[in-house]
Amino acid sequence: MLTADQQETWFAYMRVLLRLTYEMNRQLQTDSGLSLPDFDVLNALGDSPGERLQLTELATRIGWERSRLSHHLARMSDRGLVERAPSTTDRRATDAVLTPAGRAALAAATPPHAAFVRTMFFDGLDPALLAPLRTALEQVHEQVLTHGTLPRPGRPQRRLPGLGTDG
Amino acid sequence: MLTADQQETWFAYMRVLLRLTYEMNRQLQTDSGLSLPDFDVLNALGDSPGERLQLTELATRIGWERSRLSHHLARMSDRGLVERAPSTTDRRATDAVLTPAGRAALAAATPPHAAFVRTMFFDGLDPALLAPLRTALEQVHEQVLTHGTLPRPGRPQRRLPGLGTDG
DNA sequence: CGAAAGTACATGACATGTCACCCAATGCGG
DNA sequence: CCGCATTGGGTGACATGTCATGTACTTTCG
Repeated sequence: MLTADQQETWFAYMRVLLRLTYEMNRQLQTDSGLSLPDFDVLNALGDSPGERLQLTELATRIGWERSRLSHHLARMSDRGLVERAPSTTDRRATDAVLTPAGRAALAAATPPHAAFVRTMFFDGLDPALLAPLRTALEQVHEQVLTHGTLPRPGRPQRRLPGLGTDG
Repeated sequence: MLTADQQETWFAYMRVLLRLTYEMNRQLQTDSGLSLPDFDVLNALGDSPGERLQLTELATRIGWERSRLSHHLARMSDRGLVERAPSTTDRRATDAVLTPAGRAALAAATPPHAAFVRTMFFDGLDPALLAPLRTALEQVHEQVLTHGTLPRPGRPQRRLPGLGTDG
């Protein structure tokens, strides 16, 4: 099903994934008192206009089930990192919003995390491989978006018949 | 801390990681009734001589805490996928061993999973990028092994003073 | 041999994630 | 406006993961 080269590449990906995820968790927990999931949420919000996102959009972006997000936001909200606010556009919907404390936690966590990423990821990487790596990852990302079960983030995905370029 | 190029590459990695992990979970669960953690364990055992590994070695290989592995093996053992057997070399130690049912589950799960990997990962990837991608991942893996907190898998790590090439 | 320190796992309490199911708002048909 | 399918979230029971701690075995050193 896979060529030998593909298999080796896949195994390399899995090895990196398993180890690096473990180490990231540890680094964030130790340096900043945040779990990796916490950080994923804070980052997604911090990168968004107004530091707020509707729950479904946020969940899609970070690849979570909505119920998981719901539970997790409840816990983060207890810790004062985020707030829930009713959406202004859809009265069913809820937005997650960064609180000042959340913004501060994100700002404090980012530098040590960036240092970690440099040490663990980029310092061992031949600079000539940076561009191909990035392109490869972007191609894979596009592939996952196209063939995956989650909706594509960032646009409403209205499914208007006859519209769009995907047909 | 990171160059713009590094940042984009890192974000691409995280996006792929989040989405792909989600989709892998789904695929395995749906097609084979296994969770991704189940599959990680089965794979590691299947790749090992005698389809058995000492717990600490197994945990290190897949980037888990030992207690997590202990709990998880208890559950997998209840389902008949693995067995615990006392190690032959160290009476403190326990080996995890694949049962026939575990071997069968692994064998059954592998083809659909390989198909999934091809579809989600390799089919969208420019073949010219395969080799650089693999090399890049291997370099990162090496980096994580060198600078991470987990011991390097595959050798006992005896820490004999004056031995070894690590300086 | 025997005490002390280190290593390999197990376990129980608790944190987190998943699944099935709930209700409220929307939107579309009459 | 009403009825009903759809969508956005929340919730409780249960599966899974983490942390602190306990017990058994091994090693070291006298």
